[in-house]
Amino acid sequence: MSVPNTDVRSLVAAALPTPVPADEYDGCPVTGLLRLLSDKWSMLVLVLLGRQPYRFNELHRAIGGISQRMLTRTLRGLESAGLVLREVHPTVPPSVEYRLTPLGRSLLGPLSGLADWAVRHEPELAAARRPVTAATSSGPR
Amino acid sequence: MSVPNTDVRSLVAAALPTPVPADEYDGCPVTGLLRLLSDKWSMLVLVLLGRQPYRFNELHRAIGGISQRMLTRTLRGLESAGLVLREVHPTVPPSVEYRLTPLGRSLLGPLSGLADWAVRHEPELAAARRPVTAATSSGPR
DNA sequence: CGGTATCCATTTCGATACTG
DNA sequence: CAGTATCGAAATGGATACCG
Repeated sequence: MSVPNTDVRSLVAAALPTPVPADEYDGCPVTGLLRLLSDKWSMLVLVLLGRQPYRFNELHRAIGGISQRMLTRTLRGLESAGLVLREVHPTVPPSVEYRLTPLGRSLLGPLSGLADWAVRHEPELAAARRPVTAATSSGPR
Repeated sequence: MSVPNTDVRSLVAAALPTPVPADEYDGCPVTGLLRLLSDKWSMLVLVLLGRQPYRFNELHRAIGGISQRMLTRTLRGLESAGLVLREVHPTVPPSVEYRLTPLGRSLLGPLSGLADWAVRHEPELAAARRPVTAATSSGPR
């Protein structure tokens, strides 16, 4: 991401009633987490795997509209972050199971905090949704 | 986003001890929120504005490395979502202040939940960071 | 079954120049 | 000061074909 001058971690620490220690940090972990989750499928996969383990094609079917390539990439990303465990059973045909690691499961809580907020504030969000006036060149987000 | 078959909202509802009502929903609000925040700058801007109001160029300086264009776009996005208020003072030279709306401020809590998690689990995250083996074509995320 | 390789479309981001 | 316009680069995502 080429971390910006301003560090998210020190910011949230200062912005909150119960600031975090923040004694030492090199690459802001908050930024890292956001980078990891800020794609089209990661959070969806996490939540699905939070319900039960899945095999590759099960997951592929459960999520409608994802390509094999993106599912693989997403799983690899989550795996390399230590949130998802990939278990290969050397049978024929091969069978691969994906499940959350304990670390991954522990993320479900905070994730749901955000989700809850979105659901609770849906009316206000819907009410606020006006075009504002004009966008800054190139189409809407 | 062209919402996938699987709806994040019903999923988090089912995955949690305290499920949300989820009586009726068209465009999943959770997905909408994620779409809004899943860019390079939005969360950073939110957290900064959570500390104090900023004028445009103040903000520009506070965030190192953002272009004027992206700052404008980011602010417009948050504004049209009802999270940020844009106040124009018709002075000369012009002065524009940005601050969080109450709705925006209410988002700081859940946001910090995620940030706290990242900070608290930083050791585990760092420990888990291994290349896994190989990526699925095209460069690393 | 569970991928990988290739190619292509879209989106996002940033640098630069210019304006009321 | 606070933007807008334009352009190009890069990241991201998807379709298709193929493989152990």
